[in-house]
Amino acid sequence: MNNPDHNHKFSLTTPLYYVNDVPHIGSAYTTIVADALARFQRLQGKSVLLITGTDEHGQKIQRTAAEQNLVPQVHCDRIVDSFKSLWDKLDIKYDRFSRTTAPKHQQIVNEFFDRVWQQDDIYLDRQQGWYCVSCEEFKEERELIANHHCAIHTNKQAEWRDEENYFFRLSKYQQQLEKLYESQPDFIQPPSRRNEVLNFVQQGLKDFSISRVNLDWGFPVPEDPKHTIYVWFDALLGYVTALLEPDQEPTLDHALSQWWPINLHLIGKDILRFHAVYWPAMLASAGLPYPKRVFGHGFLTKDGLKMGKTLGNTIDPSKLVDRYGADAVRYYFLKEIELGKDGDFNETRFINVLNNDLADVLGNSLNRSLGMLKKYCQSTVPQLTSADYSLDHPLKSIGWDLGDRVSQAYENLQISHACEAVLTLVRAVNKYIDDSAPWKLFKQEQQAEVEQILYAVLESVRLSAYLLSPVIPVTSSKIYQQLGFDWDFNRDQLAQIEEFQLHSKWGKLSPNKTLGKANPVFSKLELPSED
RNA sequence: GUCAGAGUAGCUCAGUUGGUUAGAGCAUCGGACUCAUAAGCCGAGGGUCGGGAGUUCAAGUCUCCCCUCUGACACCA
Repeated sequence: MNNPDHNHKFSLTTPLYYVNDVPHIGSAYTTIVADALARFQRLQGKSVLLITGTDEHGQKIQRTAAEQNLVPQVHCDRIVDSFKSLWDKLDIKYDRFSRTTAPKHQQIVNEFFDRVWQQDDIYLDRQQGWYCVSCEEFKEERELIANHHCAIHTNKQAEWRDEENYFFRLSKYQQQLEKLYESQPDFIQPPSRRNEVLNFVQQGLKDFSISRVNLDWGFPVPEDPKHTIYVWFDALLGYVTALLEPDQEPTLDHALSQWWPINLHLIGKDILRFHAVYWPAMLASAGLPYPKRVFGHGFLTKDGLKMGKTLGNTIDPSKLVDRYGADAVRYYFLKEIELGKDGDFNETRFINVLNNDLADVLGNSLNRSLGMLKKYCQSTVPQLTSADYSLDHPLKSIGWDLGDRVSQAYENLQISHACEAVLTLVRAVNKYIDDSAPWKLFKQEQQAEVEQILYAVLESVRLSAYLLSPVIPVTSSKIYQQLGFDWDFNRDQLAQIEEFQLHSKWGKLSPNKTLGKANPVFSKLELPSED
């Protein structure tokens, strides 16, 4: 907590995705958001740990593997490969990929389980009820629809179970949790989600079972190996295991020494309760500090409809990247969808937004400016600095505090606002060029004025590319390179604080540098004709 | 059923403590220009701000009722 390094470190997680199937668009969405946030923190010179990974235990996995005549681990390995390959395609730069089947994870789980056990927070009790394997949850009779089918997995029938399970004394932590929500008001975000949790907790917490019998695929309960630790209990601890250095001996102390507590758990709204209620209670029992915040984002729809296999309207994230590229997919989800709200994917809108924002507005502003620099200044950046412009200059007036405003937006997880703020500058660039018409001034031999305009324009494009680099690293890199910087936002991510302070301010563009030929940085997309 | 959030131009959304002709981006149409990825710039059309009633000099903005959507919780079967 009082670690002096604290402000220089930032740890965040995506969920550990369930390996029931290849990654779907929702997992891609969360991970893209997490990556952009991580990139922004790195840009500021902070040490960042971005954790993602997979949750691989449970009956559902065991059965899915069996259906394909695979042993569970082989099935998991295959799915894990598909996750990793998608993250690569999307330019996701994760620091840890935490798998719950990793041997070191079992040691962490055992140690943690033992701590909770020592607290007398685990007890054996009989549990009867309907169990949805797809949810890996016991359901109340009333939660089920006709014929005991699960309300979420409507094609799956819940199974009657009557078994002895170990229970976690969640009820004991009711007050502590309420105190947590009160003393850390932004622990759960956005506020609407927070209210839901508050509502739920106020009604009284019930203990929940954390073990299953008749299940092999998982870790045995240390004190009673006939039982297998419940998949969620195991999965959440994957965040802790992820904190271990690669060669470190897997103990809780080691895991928690550097990066705990996690600054941000980024999750979908469907798993809010596990992260906002069960997880902090488990941590409290083990005597560990709480994470700083849990953010539950919204869901994606397609053309206004819920996506689902039954409707057959799912989006394959892998195909989407193959067709349009990582920057395009990233930009759409980060800019066009307000984090926290549900958002819609519509392919025509997707094309329109990208072609306008990235090709016509951002890309073309660079292209036309470099064209003029070549014709009017022999491609040499004019000998000017920020000091040569007054604060009411059309571009400097927007650019001078843009870095601060955009930083604030990223900090608040308002990536969409950050993009919008940058776009305002780029749109102003295009307007400024037309208003000042350098081509006329050049014909009138007003060279100084032309240079004054071009420097301001190029610098504004530079600043925009820099501030958008967490969102569109490929495009930003191309812009930076054409502006004479030897920099690749995908490769070089170890920034210094001083660098950020320079590059995030208007006026960093180095004068006198001779720039190369302009090349479109973002090619226009086309709707697929017919498949 | 209870609670929370939402319903503003074709689409995605902004709209401060109620106050001049309700805004932006995209899409559509028209115009002038040429440095540019036929991009950009200028302009136009397009909204009874979910519906109704009320408070007020004045309501997208406050109150009440209703409708629709989303979510959480509960109940019934």
